Amino acid sequence: MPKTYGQYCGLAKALDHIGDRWTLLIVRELLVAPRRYSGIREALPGIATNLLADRLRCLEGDGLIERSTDGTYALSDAGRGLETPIHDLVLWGGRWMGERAEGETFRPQWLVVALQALLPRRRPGAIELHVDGTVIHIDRTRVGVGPLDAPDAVVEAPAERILGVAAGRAPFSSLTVRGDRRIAAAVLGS
Amino acid sequence: MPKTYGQYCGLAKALDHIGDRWTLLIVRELLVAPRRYSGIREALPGIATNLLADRLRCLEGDGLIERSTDGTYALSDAGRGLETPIHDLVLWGGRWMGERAEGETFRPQWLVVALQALLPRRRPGAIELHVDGTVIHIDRTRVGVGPLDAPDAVVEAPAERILGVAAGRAPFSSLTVRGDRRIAAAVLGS
DNA sequence: CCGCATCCTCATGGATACTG
DNA sequence: CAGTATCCATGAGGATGCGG
Repeated sequence: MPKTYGQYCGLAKALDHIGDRWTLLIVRELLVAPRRYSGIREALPGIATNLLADRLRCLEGDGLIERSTDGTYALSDAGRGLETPIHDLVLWGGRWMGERAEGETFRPQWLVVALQALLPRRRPGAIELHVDGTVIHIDRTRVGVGPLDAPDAVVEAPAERILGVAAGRAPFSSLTVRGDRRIAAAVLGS
Repeated sequence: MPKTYGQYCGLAKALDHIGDRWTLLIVRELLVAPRRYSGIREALPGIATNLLADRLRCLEGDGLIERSTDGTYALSDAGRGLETPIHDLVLWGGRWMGERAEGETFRPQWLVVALQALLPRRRPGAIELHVDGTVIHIDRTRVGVGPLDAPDAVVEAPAERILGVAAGRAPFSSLTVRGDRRIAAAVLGS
């Protein structure tokens, strides 16, 4: 809980609740799937354990996340309302997403969030992305971690290549594709 | 400049640049109009002068704002890209915008930002809002501070009443209207 | 192990005073 | 007016400990 700005303004109110360091990154993690303390911690290298505990407590106290009996944290409806602002910030932050820098950490679920922000909701086919040994699926309605039963195509590339193509900053031909290239291009290239 | 999260993720990159305390509120001020140091400071009660100077320096160094020769700060194109995320956060933060609390500060330009986020872009008429002695205009294409030449209606009410109506949480009848009530309702009530 | 709480150190933020 | 300098309070970051 930071010090409140004391302003009668929606932005200030929002920042009063999610403006603290790490908080929005925790929400990002839970946007992909419910997770436990250890799972969140693993995704946020450098966070102090007391900070993570404190942020989770604040988020729960504000009604933005809920903790089930088995210890997993999940977004509440109010918390899920942050999906739109987060997607917009992901896109805006894309201007600094060039080559992945040395030592910069990366988790496949971040690619899931970025693709959810980048791709249109209705997609003409289902493809699998293989990135750093992790499988991400994109089907007609959702993007998530894990394989598909019968993908139209399988795309293999590092995260920055996939993001570059999806953002229209790199040619589709820079990807390695098995299966239906047309569908893969339509899904990723629009 | 805060310590970077060191994550290859658009959200983390965004927060590396606008995640510091006060930073997004400074951008909010410049979203309404270019402003000078003293004007920004006046809108942010409680900010330390060194912090404001530091934030402005960082924002300028990141290319998000530009400072002209006369000392006014204005958003760059990159900085204006924050309009969408900020509008989203304004709307999301609206859940904590009930009655204005005692001692909570308020500036009319925040209402401008909130109405830009709340109202549809095409509006069926032009109205003036009078709130706390300040005049805000809403015409067919824009919302801003200042009067109109020939408003279809003039609405007088405290900020929370206007926000409540625009957000659909309060009845239009709670507003004081002079002039064309139908147009005022259509502009504010949709 | 997992889920924290505690302790310590140091960077950052906040308030005030002061200056080109 | 537009900041800088200073000092103190607070929060972040890292290591460790500890109960379930």
